[in-house]
Amino acid sequence: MRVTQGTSEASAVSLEDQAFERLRHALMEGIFAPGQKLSIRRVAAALGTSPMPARTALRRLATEQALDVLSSGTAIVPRLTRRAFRELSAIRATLEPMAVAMAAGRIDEGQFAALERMILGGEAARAGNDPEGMLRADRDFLFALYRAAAAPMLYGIIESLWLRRGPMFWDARWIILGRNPTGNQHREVLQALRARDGVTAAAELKAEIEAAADYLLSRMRFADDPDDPEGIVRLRPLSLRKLSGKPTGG
Amino acid sequence: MRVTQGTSEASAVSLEDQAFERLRHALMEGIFAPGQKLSIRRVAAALGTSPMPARTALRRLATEQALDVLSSGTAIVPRLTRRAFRELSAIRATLEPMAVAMAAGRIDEGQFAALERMILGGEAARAGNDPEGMLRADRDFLFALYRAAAAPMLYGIIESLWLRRGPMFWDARWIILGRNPTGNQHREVLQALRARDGVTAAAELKAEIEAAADYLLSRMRFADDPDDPEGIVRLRPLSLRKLSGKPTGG
DNA sequence: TTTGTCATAGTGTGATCACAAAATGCGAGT
DNA sequence: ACTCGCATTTTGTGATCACACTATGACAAA
Repeated sequence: MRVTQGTSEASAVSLEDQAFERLRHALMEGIFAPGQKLSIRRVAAALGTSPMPARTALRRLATEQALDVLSSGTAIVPRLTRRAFRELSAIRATLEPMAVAMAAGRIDEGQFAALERMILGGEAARAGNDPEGMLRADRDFLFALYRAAAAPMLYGIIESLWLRRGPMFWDARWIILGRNPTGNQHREVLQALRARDGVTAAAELKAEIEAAADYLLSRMRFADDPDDPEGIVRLRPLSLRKLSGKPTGG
Repeated sequence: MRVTQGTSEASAVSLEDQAFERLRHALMEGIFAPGQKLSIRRVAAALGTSPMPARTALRRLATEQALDVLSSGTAIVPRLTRRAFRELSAIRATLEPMAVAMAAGRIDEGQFAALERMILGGEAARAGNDPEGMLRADRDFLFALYRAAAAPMLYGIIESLWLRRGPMFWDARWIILGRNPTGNQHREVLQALRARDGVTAAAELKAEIEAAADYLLSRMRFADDPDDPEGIVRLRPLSLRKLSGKPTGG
């Protein structure tokens, strides 16, 4: 959890804001694990500040649901239950297509070119077995669209959704990479946006989000999943008989 | 802005959390005016605490978009532009029906009775020219529904939407009271929920929110509305002729 | 009347401290 | 191995302080 010191242009931005952004980035990039406790003093030490900026930044993150707070007051990286993940995905499937529809007709040719490059970057990362690069490219693509919507409240809400699920989603990056077919509909979204067809773009994204949620629900473990009692039973007993040259299986 | 000291059961809750809740309540109940600056020291003095709890509470509120922050760092109660109000209303029209649909089938008979009483309370407040009572009853009704949805993330997002528009909405309470017909569809929503028809309940609420937004857009002033140059021209000149016993009009 | 300058007051921020509560580790007993 | 008690460490919270920056008001000049 060693995070680097800010850059020189940061001198005009408060330490608190810098800490806030640094922590948001850390949440999105899997630097924190779900369930990890973030103590004010330890975060401050890692950031190289006094506890104050870290303290406020952590509280701010809790307010936007990026972090949870234990009864002791300690901030903790969320571990999502199945139910919470379903809820979060349903909200995403509702709001992100809305943002895409709002972006339709607001994207210029330069932005289209940049978006195309992001798609190519994501595809290259997939082909190169680079799950981190894939997640980043996909995220950059979508957030470029949401920025284009010019709807600051909506953008802020979407950000908080992504922050809350950031750590566990990062943990699932190999699962996502291993999905075949990919389920990625960014090209379809972009094509519809080029045609100024916000309705189709929104529908394509909604379908993508919902299918991806279903896929992850079928592949991941969640915070309240019961220990699988059959898991151990599925370990078949070792065969104690002498090997007779025939494979015994198991 | 004198706000009262907490109650005895508050001793187990941090001052910061108490300050946070107190300020949220103040935003919803029109205690702050749009555009009002909230200085840490003045809020702390009013709450009777040191600046620390007030400071963190204000920062938290800014994080959830309930307050804005000036470049100086001072927190300010939002004044919404027309565009921002439209955006906020569109998000509400999308998310609140979603919560109502989720609540369908989760409301027991005791809750229905309480919801009915809230509707009656709102109607009585309207009939008694009590705009504050009306707003409270309507709010209580809707938030009871959203709580019944048992979707904590969605509930938190809806809360932040309501907080952001709280002050200016409060300022519009007489405009809302004066609306005739009221446009209030809570009875229809409740009826659909009784019939376990979440789709209809959601549609009724969506229609209500959208119509209410249109109504307010047509009646209220917003932060970036241009000064109406025709307003002064519409003041007709006084008549300088001697009064001749006939009303001159104007 | 308007504009510019300057002094003062107000403000947010980061640092630090003290204290109470919570967490942790260790040893003893069952 | 597990549980309990105790001492120690860690932790969050509120209070306070100092400093740099911002906002405001008063006064003089045009």
